[in-house]
Amino acid sequence: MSDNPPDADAPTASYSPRRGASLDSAANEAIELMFFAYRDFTDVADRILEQHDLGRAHHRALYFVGTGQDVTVGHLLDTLNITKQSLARVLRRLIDLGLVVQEVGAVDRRQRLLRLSGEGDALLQELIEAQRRLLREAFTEAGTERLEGFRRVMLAIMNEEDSARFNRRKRVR
Amino acid sequence: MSDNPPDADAPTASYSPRRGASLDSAANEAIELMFFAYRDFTDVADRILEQHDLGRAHHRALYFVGTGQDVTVGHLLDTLNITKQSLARVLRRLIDLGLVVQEVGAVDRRQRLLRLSGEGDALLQELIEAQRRLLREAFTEAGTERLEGFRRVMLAIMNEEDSARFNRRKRVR
DNA sequence: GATTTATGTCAACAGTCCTGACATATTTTG
DNA sequence: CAAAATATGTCAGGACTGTTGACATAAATC
Repeated sequence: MSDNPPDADAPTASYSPRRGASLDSAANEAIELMFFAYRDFTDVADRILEQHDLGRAHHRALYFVGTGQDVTVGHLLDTLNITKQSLARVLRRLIDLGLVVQEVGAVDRRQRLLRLSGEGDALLQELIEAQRRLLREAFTEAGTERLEGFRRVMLAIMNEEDSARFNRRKRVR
Repeated sequence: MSDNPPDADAPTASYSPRRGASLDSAANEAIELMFFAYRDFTDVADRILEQHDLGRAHHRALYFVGTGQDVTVGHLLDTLNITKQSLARVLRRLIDLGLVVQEVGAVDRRQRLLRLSGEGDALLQELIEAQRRLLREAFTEAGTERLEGFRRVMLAIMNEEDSARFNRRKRVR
């Protein structure tokens, strides 16, 4: 892939004049890529959240409750890396709004299993679709053959714990 | 993705069983890639910032002051997409700490040109190096031939205004 | 029965972002 | 030149999200 003309405007070339010599400049550029891409990625969701008077924290909780199975409070705390109090506030709001429902755990009755209500799922789907649309269009614009590069680099950026969790998630669910 | 061996090694294959059919599942996965990669990317800087009792907002301001030329307050407001008040608080702190210096604009004396002090630059370099190191290692781990894929997808995720600003930045500076 | 675990909650504080209003200095315009 | 526009600074006050530490309850486990 590196020695073939990738396409029209010889992109890879700028990153490999002498192997490794330009890794730093690529990394410098990537610092800004991360900043701007993430900002615009979250913006599409923020616009929807605004209409419901919710914030990013609600989005994250909604997301992990909605895409997981038998999600408990402890599970969420681990995934989100925040404190009990931070989560409690957010969760309370979602429960009061009727977007998230709690059930006593069947096996361990201390646990509170969390799931989305119909309404909660509808909102989550709206949020997911907005970001999915952005990404889908980006993949098409960039060329789907570049998708694997994107994916692998992103996985490598994550720390082991996260990429492990990530792979576990993919396998199990 | 559902009919193929999930990962093993066949990378691109899993994303194009039938062109476009799996774009959605790739995008679904990418939503989580963005979340975890960005979180860990910012974490390496956060650890350094903590030691100086500074936050992400200070990091962003420091970064764009340090990497730009003749950066004005207005310029920063545009780049960061925040309000004057939010920036003012952050900038005040950086100035009081002696990390950022203000000068009256030579051409337009209403402007305050911002630049880093030696100390400010030292801190910025420390922050940049931490993130650059993470990215450099990620590129190596993922294989540098995948770098271009990552780059192109990230650029495509940004809105036009940002990728334009981005390209402008690259050309000019 | 004592200890540990999962969860909930209260108080209090910090950082960051926002809106809106108002002030000052300087440049541009009619 | 006087009026309007621009760049910046600042004040009041509100919102969200994150933190720490303490304490309480119910259920599971030793």
